[in-house]
Amino acid sequence: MQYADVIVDIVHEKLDRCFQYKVPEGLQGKLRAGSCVMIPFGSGNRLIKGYCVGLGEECKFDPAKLKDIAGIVEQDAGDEGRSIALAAWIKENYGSTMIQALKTVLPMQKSVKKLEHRIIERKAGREELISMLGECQRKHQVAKVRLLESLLEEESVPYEWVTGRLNVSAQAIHSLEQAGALRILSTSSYRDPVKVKASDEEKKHLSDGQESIVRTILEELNAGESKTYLIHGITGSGKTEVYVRLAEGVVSRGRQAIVLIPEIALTYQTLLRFYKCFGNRVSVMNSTLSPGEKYDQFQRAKTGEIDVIIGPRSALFTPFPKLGLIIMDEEHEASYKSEGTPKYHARETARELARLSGASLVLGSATPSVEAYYRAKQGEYGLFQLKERLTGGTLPEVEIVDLREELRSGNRSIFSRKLQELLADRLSKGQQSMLFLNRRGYAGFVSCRSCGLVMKCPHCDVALSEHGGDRLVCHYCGYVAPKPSVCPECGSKYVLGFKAGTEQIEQKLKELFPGVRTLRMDRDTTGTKDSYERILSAFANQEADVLIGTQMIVKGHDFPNVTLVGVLAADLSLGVNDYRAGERTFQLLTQAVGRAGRGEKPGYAVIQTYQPEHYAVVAAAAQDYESFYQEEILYRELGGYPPVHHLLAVQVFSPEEKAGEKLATALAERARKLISDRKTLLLGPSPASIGKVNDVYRYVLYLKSPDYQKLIEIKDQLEACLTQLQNTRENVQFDFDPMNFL
DNA sequence: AGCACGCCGACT
DNA sequence: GTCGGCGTGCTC
Repeated sequence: MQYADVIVDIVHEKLDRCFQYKVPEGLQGKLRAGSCVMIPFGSGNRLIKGYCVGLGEECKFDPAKLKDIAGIVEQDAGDEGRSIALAAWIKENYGSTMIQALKTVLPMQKSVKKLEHRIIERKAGREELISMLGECQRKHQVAKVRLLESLLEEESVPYEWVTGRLNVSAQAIHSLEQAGALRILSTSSYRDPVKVKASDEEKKHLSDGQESIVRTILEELNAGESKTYLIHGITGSGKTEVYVRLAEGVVSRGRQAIVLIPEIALTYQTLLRFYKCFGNRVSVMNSTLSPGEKYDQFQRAKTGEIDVIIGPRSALFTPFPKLGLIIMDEEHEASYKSEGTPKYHARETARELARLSGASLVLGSATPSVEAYYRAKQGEYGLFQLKERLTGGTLPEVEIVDLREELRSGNRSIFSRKLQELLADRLSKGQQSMLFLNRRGYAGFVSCRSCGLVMKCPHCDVALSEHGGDRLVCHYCGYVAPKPSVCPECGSKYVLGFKAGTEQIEQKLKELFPGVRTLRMDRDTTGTKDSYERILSAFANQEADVLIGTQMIVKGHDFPNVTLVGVLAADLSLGVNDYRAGERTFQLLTQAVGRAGRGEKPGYAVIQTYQPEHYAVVAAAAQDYESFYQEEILYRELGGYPPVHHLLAVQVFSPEEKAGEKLATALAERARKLISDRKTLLLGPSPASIGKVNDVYRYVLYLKSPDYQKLIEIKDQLEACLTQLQNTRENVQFDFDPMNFL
């Protein structure tokens, strides 16, 4: 006997789990994970739609209560079928359950309730209602009374408010509807988050380079090819215009386009360009959109009301009927990899979606990811280069300052002499500067100078960082403790923080230049989304001379009056134990340097570093991607890292140290037996580099292989092994080509 | 979400 | 006693 796990296509949290059904003889072999089925459900055995998420031989439920699957719903290549296929692909390639994959791909699941904003409207006249109310009071029908009373006060009330606040059950509403007192309306009025009218502004003239990219891609798409392209274009080379034209070309042929942008970095200019071209046929999804609004957007896409959607990672799952183009701007951004489960990468997933839809995928970046560039070099992706800066402005002059040298000549300040000199100059001229602190992988930890004890979080295996001078905060779990005045270990008074945060820089800067106006931007000063915008616009309005910040200040936003960029401690991100360290450093430095000289005035950038000879630093200073790539790919080849080889991280989480270790070891044993070739390697298991977060112990093992398929096979085997072990308290996650080393 | 079941007040 | 609304809980 074969059994199937089915999730029910009903929108309610309570039903958001699997139900097991018997697979009747006639359907055996035809049913697969991802199939859409009709099933008898509930006590009336009413037939409803569901999705099969898995098949098995064992029966996990009282066999007497199991029902048969009524039938398979054939939905040949319909848009829902495509989403299901995509979910199945995600499940297979990233290691998650089918249910998690489906939830990712069909995002309307949870928000459906809010989407179909139902309201209850008064149907009968006032007098009629009052007489009904009297009758209900007489019959002591309290629920109906509550509803009728509120209907007398208001012409219409929201459905949820009635069932929620008024606590009136669905039947009560229904019987009143039958009696003719009210009617239920589903308002599907779409809320448009941004309102801009389409204007027929004259089209910008394309450069030869832009023109040929647009032409080539559209021609190949029309020829029926589903290809991937990488546009390597320096900042200001007009990539956005290319995107707009491509989308235009696709839409004019009756198909739709998805434009993916990194989580925060949607500049208003970019948005405006699309609005000017598509008017209300374009829709924008951002993280501030409510689930209801998000659903609205998907509905509009489904019914053909819009042609283009712009949004972060999740916009990829917009259910367009005839998708023709997927654009992925700033393709190298880490936010395209999902941190939750499944840990899918939007680039690869977009590739699969494009394949399923016969659409083109266009990746764009000023600093392409090594993965994408490698594929382009291999001939898998079409590669285009845009090397001209169309927007004017010149590339900044860059100087690398060797901090070791500074130290030798007696300068112990965090600002090199060159930087101090230039800062003074800019201040005197009334021009603005930006100071960028590369703090990735660096903890502003607090320790005892006498015995060396580091203050650690009691729940996580990380050092606490100092906040506001008197508190210690854990950045992983949010634990807060007062900063001890004496060392808990040896009683010494010298408990001090190694601070090199933005606060510290601001303070030193003010010592050096009294009266300097500064703005600070890091995770602490941008608690709300609002404050992020506020700080940037304050700086744009010249309310400060110097903007000090971390990663976040290097993205987007042009400040024409900025003529100096200082990068403090450029190599801090090189020290971390992660094969992507060089790539990240190069990208950050390139972006930071590119912030200077965006206006008329020429820009200057100073990169302070302890490793002035490092290729990532040198190449970034020269704004030379190609030479960076040559060095980097060599390193990846030697180390056997992605994109040359692939990595599978198997992460074990357990509330108990011993149990976690045991499971990790068992999985490693299993994996070792599965490795048949010489090229596949097993590393670990070992405790994760942050061995404990929130009192949950973490173990990790890595599998390395040039063959992605091989890793998928191992993952499948380990998954099977896990279901056998029936471990309850441990949690295992798979992460392919992880962005962060645990 | 929809449907049955069981509780409890009201009416014959 | 029985009728019927109303809340609770289950649905493979």
